[in-house]
Amino acid sequence: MQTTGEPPGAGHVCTHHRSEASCAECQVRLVSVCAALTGEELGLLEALSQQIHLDPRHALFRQGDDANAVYNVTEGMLRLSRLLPDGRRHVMGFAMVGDFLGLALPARFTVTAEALGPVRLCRFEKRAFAALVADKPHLLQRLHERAGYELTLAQDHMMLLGRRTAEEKVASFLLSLRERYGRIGQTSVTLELPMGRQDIADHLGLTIETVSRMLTRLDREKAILIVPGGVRLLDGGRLESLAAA
Amino acid sequence: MQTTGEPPGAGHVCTHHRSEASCAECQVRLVSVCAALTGEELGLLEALSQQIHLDPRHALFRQGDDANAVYNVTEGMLRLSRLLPDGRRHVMGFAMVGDFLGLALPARFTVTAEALGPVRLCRFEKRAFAALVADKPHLLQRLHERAGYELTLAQDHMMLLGRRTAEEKVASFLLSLRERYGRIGQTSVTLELPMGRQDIADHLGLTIETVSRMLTRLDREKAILIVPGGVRLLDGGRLESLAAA
DNA sequence: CGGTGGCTTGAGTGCCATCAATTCCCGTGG
DNA sequence: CCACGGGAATTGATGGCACTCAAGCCACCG
Repeated sequence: MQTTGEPPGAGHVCTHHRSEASCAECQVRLVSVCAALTGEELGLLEALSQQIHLDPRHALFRQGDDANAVYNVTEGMLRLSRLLPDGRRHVMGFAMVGDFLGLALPARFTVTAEALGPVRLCRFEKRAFAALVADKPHLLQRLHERAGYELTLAQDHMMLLGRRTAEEKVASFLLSLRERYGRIGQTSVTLELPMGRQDIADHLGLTIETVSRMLTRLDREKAILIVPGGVRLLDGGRLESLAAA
Repeated sequence: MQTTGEPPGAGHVCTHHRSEASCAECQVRLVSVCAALTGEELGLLEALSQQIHLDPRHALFRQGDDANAVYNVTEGMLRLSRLLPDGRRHVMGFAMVGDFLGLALPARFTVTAEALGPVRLCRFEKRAFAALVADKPHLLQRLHERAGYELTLAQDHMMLLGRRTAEEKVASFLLSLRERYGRIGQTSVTLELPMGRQDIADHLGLTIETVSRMLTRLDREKAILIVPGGVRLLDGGRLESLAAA
């Protein structure tokens, strides 16, 4: 029925007035750019924010769209991808709880962001947000720190794409996901993998078949256990040695 | 004699008092983070700056060093690389005139920066520079913009590493280099390639042999002409079609 | 003139992509 | 409750692109 991407049915972006009592009580604040803002700054930010949610498989924005808003993820996960003219795709990464979309306040989005499951976000109209940032160096500071972190993630990923074998890529991917879950307080040994195998493949520069084979191999070797919707990490040490740092 | 990297002889980092009359007369200012600063800001920045130069093959800093300074390149080119524990290397990029090293004001450098030829830089002691940045949002703004640009470069490069063939990689590399030279006013059809084949290979996730083969193939097809120290771009259109966007 | 380092070229191999079924999973309807 | 259908994931067979190993070329230099 559907050829690609677009979900069936009528569900699309829905906006609501905030359901959280306030930013001050937000579960996500401490792991996002909002952390360590003063009470005053937080109040100003809150005044600009609008809570929205996104149904699975729906795009929040697309590569090339002009960016008239920026977002903070408060629930769920999104896939960030870019397309080559000939259709080849690369998944730049996955935005998790606490991640900020539009860090650099770009004129146009350079990636497409699609919900992997139900997603909730704080939306900020860009013009107003940029004005607040210009007025509050402290907030700009936080954005810049975050951008620096993204830059090191990007470097790690370039190293992975350029110089690692398929098995190392998959092992590294699982470990980096565990690390990012850890950062937001999710420390279960069972990793949720809300993205599909094709998404992982396009993230790691592999084919879906190779991803599947490597996961199966890791499972056979008892480093992981494949479970519906994710994997259980059985032998973190072994994964780390396979990831080659 | 030397096993790797380290140059012979006694040449090392040398510091000088500024030889340029002032930042205001700096040739490089308009293409770097210093562009569009007010006269006052420029004066403050100048007071912190120290002009240094670096001999070919010498490291400015190494991956893991604590970053007690940041730099602006005013002449020459540096290779930015990271090492995997087992020795595999990835060249994250090449810093050219106008590029800023230490954008994110990190605690430790995440890459090693080595001079590919004679290099001149403006050095800023990090503590003082950070204090200036904290005081001058305008400067932070510029740094952040630049970081955003670096982030898009990183995304382009990830796409290249993950989803492109050897020939596309080499063609894209030449074009992106031309684009970057263009940004700093170097518009000659002859591209200087101060880095070696191994550096290009480690940048593109290929082997030196493959890089060499692809360059000679492009030469045979009359898309480029290999000349000592660089290449002459004969057929930009052809390169663009080979680069597949 | 031999030595050295960078680059190119050639032959063989291996890892991962490609092509092709098959199985698994899960929601749907009989 | 089970048959059915469709998408996702897995598994198998084959092949090609890029890697590996190795030799040769060339410019430069002591």
